[in-house]
Amino acid sequence: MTIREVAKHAGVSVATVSAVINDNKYVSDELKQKVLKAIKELNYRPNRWAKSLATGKGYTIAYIVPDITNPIFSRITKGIQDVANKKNYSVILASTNFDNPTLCRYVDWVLEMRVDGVVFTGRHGSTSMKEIRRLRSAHIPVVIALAPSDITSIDRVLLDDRGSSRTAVDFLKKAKRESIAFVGVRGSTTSHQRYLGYKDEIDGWCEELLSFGEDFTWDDGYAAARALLEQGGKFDGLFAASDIMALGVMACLKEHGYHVPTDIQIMGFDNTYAQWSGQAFASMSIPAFEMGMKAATQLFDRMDETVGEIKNYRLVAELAVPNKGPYAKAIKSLV
Amino acid sequence: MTIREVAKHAGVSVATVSAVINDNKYVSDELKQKVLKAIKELNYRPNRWAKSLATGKGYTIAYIVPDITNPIFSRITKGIQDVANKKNYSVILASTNFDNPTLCRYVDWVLEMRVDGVVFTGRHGSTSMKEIRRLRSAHIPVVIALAPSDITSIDRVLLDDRGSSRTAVDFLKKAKRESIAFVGVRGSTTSHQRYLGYKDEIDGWCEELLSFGEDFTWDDGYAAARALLEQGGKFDGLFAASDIMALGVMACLKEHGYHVPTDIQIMGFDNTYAQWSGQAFASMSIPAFEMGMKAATQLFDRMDETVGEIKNYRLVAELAVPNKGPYAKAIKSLV
DNA sequence: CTGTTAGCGCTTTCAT
DNA sequence: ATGAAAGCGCTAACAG
Repeated sequence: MTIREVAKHAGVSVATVSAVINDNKYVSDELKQKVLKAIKELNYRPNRWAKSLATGKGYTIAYIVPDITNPIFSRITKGIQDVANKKNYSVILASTNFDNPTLCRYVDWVLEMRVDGVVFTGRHGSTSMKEIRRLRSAHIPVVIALAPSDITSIDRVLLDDRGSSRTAVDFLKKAKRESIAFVGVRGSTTSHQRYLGYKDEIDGWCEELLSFGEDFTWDDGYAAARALLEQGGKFDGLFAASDIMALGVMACLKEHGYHVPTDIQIMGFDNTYAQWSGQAFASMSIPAFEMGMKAATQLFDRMDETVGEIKNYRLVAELAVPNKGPYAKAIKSLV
Repeated sequence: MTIREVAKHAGVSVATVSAVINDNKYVSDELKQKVLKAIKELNYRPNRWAKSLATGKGYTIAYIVPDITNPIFSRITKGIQDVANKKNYSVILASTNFDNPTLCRYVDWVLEMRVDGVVFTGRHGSTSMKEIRRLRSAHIPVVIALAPSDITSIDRVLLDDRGSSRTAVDFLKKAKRESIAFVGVRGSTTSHQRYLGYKDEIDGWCEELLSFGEDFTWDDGYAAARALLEQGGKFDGLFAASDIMALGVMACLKEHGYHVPTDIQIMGFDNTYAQWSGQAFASMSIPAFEMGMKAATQLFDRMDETVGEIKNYRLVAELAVPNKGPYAKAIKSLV
């Protein structure tokens, strides 16, 4: 079914049909109706490929993401999807598995797809930088969502990890916790920002009490908490750099006879699991969906006008206090 | 950068360049080298749109999914992505939010995109049916992943909910639970299958003890458990139709002074949250990633040959016993 | 206002 | 073994 057949069927020219479809030229009502009728009757749908080839626009953006399975990333994806589809754009997904060679392959592929723009989320580091540059040197607009943040010449939508962490620790302070520990991940930029927020906030309140794992995992949280306990640290509050670590921390503390949150109150970060953890701790909710929307919106702006100043949005995470289950009351009464 | 420029640069014809790129015609080594060199030098990438227009193939499949944010669905997505990309296909996402009008709009859109095939996950019901048919009447191969299962004329990759549920209940029986309750969702096909498995398995072991909620939510799990308690049901084992409900159940039981898993042992289904729930209950792990791979593989088979018998794969969920945290030992020692 | 027509970049016969 | 040329379906001058 081509535009030519529609034209013939309607007894008009292809140009007229095209004009009706795209609504970008004046067409008399009479002809317009004829065309519309023909389109209905023939069940005609314009061919995107031909259109793209002719216009040079693909109506497609890509989201390069480390792992679609991660709840935060999948929410970002959803945000991107929503705004893209509203503009009649498709979004294609490229899930890199945090693997650099895979990332490179995907960038090649995205380049070949001739997408109109890409939203990028990835590891900090030289490979990410390089690949982003490769995209841009092909004149493809890029906006970074969430990370990496160490590249300043590109539009970004970031999370204010440091500020958000202050909110988290402040919550613990308001709950009258006198000694607050921090559990994070060694060598992670994100964890470091969250540590800085912790440090900012406990300044003048209590001593630093730190423990680090190698990764954002349950096991590492568990181990970090045990290390804290074994080195005889005294604390009645603890801020973990992620919910999953907080879960490990909590398990360890309980195992050692502490009651959470009465004896030791925990604060997570992510709010991916806090709400389902038996409601034993509060967390910071990352506005991932909003970040996706913002990133896509900015990408479309950039696609419209290549020039213009670099935009940097920095969203804050929101305090998420459990409101269900047996522990909710306990936590709330502590505040 | 077009194929013509490459041809000129290499001093050959466009046909030769095309042949080299697609490796589908004999080209002398000498010319081949020249062409390859020209491609490198000009940093040439073939244009997908033109290629698609000329060949009639888009090298794209779509995944129509209710909610990319759901862990099960995002894993299916990943499975699909993996196999599609291995074949050099892109996958575009259409997230319907379980909303029928949205679904219709996306089907229109997918039709217009002229994708080569679609994997479909959705609600049971007439709208899903209708939209799937619409896709097929446009000669687009479709394979259903996970649901709906009430349409038999299409390739499907399903979960054996009933059989898997038997495994779940069997686990409880092996743990010497004498009276096992079931918590499910009223009106859900999936929940009903899981109930059937429960029923199969407790037959001759104990009485049916049932409680239903309106949806797969924490609150409904909580409420269902309370109903069970209030109606004076005695049980030392409980099978919930989903992990999220199991979490609600657990909160309720604990609140009422029961110890989980000692007093009452819970079994979930999904394994999305069981592992992070303080490890208090076991669950059935849905092979979502595998389902995605299988669905995509089947889709490609179907794309290759339109005819052939309808395939129906039915995967089983695997028992997932927590192996971390304080409760793990407790559960395991009970088995 | 409407129609004709020349591309968009690639594939693919069909000659040579 | 290689090349010329005719489309694929659409858009956008341009002509009428």
